[in-house]
Amino acid sequence: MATIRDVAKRAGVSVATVSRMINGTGYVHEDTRRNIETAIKELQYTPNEVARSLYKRRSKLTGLLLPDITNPFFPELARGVEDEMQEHEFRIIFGNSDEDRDKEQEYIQTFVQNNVVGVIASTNYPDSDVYRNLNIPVVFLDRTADNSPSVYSDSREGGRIAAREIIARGSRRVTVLQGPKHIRPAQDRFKGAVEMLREHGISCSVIQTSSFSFTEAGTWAEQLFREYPDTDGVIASNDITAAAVLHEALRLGKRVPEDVQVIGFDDIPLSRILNPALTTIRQPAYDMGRTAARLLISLIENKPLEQTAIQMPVTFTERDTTRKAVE
Amino acid sequence: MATIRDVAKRAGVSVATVSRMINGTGYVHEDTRRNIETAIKELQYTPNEVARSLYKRRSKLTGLLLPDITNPFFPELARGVEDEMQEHEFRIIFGNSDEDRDKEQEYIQTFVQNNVVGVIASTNYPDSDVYRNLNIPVVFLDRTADNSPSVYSDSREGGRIAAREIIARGSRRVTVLQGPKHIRPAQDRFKGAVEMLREHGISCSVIQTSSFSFTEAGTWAEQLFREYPDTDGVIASNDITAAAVLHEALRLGKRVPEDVQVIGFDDIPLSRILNPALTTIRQPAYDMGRTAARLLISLIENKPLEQTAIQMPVTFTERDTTRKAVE
DNA sequence: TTGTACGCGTTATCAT
DNA sequence: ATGATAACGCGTACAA
Repeated sequence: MATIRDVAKRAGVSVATVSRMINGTGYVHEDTRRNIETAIKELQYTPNEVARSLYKRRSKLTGLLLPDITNPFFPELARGVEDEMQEHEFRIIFGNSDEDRDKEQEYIQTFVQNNVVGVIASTNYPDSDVYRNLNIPVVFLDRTADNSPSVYSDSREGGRIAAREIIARGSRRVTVLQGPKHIRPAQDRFKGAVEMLREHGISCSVIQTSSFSFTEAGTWAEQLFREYPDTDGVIASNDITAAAVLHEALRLGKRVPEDVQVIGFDDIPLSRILNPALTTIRQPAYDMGRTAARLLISLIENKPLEQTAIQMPVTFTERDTTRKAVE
Repeated sequence: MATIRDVAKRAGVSVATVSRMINGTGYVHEDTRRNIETAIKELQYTPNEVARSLYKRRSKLTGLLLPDITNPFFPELARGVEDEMQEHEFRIIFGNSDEDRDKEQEYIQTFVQNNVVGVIASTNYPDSDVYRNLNIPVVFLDRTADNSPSVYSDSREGGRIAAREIIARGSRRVTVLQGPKHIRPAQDRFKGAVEMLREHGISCSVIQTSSFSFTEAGTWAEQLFREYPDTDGVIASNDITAAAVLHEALRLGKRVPEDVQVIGFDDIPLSRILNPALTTIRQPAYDMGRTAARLLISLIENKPLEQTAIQMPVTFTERDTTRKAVE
């Protein structure tokens, strides 16, 4: 690896001049500029970001902490973040937290040890000291905390919409899947749905789930139809569990949406490919990622912000697991 | 951020002693050790990895380059890599290449600028100078190049298996989806399938596809049944396109697997949740990721290796889009 | 317009 | 058992 000294020597100038020319700070004669340029080319010199980072005490690195990239909702988020960051020349140190506090803390620590300039985190503990003590900007993604920069969607409203629409389409014995207890958005969806159901005087059954994993999803689905065989409408905690429910319903010979309607949450890419295609409450995951990155960059650059907690719209996305609404 | 000097001052010793104690190199008296420990606690000191990296000219950072984390095959890979790295205290700088040479090169460059100790890349250009000139270990993942460390699966054999099994199950008018031209594994699968079909004297039609995106997949599927309406067996280039084909077949009122059989490739998580569940050629994605990371770490640590190009097994995974085999 | 010299936080060498 | 100090590669006062 060629260093700035090598370039300087080869170009017959001092390192200061090379530095000035690279960073476009201060004057440098046209001739020497050319010399330096060719020296750089010949040596294939690229500045050492580590040295830069040490000196300036800030890098071009950014930390991204997600629960589990294997959950189909998160790749979209991640991609949105990455695209925006990439366009602004920031790089991403990435980690999965598994919703685990220790793992999360460990990652945050290594982020700061590496001089990252900002962090995007999808955490269940936004109020924890780990974040409060951070002296770099943090944006919570798919999560919120009061007065903290964050990008999230209105889960409660999403739950309400799901309930309203499934009722409007004729379900009367609704089962709601309650997502993992420690995951805030999941609980909000659940609350919204139950709330709306109650307002309409529709009783509902509840199945408690404890993860969003593919493998376990099948279990909840089986349990659902075993315990509540006459369910005619299911509001799932996300599209993965919805897909499992759909799968199980069909396996049991139920017709969807005639016998039982299913509504998911998220609108992950697979939802439209399912058979029948899944009706769901859409979150604009990719946009959320981009927005979070944009917000973080603004924070990093100290841009004045009118708004720092950004709520994204959820939209009822009607496909084939619900019937036509009866007016 | 507290530095090692702060700790030294507080503990009433020199930075050298603190450094020795932290790194467990050289002697340090039990009493001073305790002093230093409390100083560290009180100041919440953690070593600056950037300074370390500058001095040692090697970090604990690792580069991971994938085509597109949004393609459901890659999160599994990524997670495997991350888990293994995490357990060995390595961190990951992550980027999507979009199979784009320039983007790829740009990422590799920033990787080295950040003193990464190794790179895992899923690239279509393993023989390019970018990699040849790298003086840190590289492992190709889901791709290969002669004599280069790599973890991949036998795509050609996978293609052959798919063809053999679809024939054994009675398809006689097979359409093969040929994946993107520049993606090696896709072409190998294609070749394997066509080869086996030919060996059995089964003619086949071909649909050329140019991406693995969800949105476009539907288009190929439509084209397939429009151009070859009497197809009774489809060998897809991966599970995403297979899912699209399945979706389209059902939409057209075809029965699967009775009228048309479908075989995918990869065994992404959604495949088992589809309706009917997708028969596919499985790649052990998570394991591949882990294996690649393990290999890279061995390379980084200069461990003697008996084998550096690791081929993972593909396995025929029978589900509901194929019929029972006729013996 | 250019060069010298210091500091960023750490580790390693060499004295003591 | 401990401390002073030179390096790692870069950017920036400040001097020239």
